[in-house]
Amino acid sequence: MAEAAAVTPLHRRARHATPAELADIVWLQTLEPADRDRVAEELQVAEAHPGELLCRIGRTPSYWLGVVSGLLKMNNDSSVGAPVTFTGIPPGAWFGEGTLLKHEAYRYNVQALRKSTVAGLPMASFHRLLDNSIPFNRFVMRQLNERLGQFIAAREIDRLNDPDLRVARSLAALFHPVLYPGVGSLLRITQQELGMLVGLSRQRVNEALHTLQRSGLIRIEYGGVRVLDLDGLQRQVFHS
DNA sequence: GCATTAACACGTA
DNA sequence: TACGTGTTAATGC
Repeated sequence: MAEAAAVTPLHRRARHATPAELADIVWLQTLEPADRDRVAEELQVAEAHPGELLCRIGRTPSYWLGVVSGLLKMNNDSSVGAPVTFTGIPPGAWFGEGTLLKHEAYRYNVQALRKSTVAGLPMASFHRLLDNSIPFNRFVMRQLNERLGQFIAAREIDRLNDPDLRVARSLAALFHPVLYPGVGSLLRITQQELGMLVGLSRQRVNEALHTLQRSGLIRIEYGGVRVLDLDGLQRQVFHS
């Protein structure tokens, strides 16, 4: 199962982005037309199969990565200690800029939880935009800022022992409209996958979801969760 | 007590 | 058919 292949799906079977895919990349729309056209040509897209790694601890990055569709997770597993999932990475997310900026090796793994479509902006293009595009810099700065809040919230989640609250906080994080604009109001995630992210059994996640549904914050759908009251969900999260 | 695993029926893609 | 959901029973800390 763990093949020794050192390349990601983007390295081995990349294609150009379709117009529909380009339209869903929010930061692309903020660029000046000349930059936008050039970057649209440079962007690479590939399908990642369940379990495939997009980032591997110790390897150096060659792309800034985005989720077009599907679901990824960031974890620490590979080496020693208990497997710890840091976060789920839903559609619309762009990540890995910290590692690119520092010219370091990855300190985490990212792998597909299910069949996913991922996009990659080559490292040279990423740095060229940083050097020349103010709109791009604004986007990256805002993203870094929003994600700082996410990581602080994630630390709180770890300290919580109330399973219902843990699920609520994880959902609130995944429905973040700035970091994950591709999610919208329907997050496609199974209760099994949510359990893996939160660290609970599927049965307990099911119970927590029904509690949240009874309070009118979400609606459980087949293979996903719809948020009905994002403000309420976030309030519930800050309540404790 | 509370969460987990195992097992099952049932519905959906 | 394969997968996701809802539920119950037995087990463990």
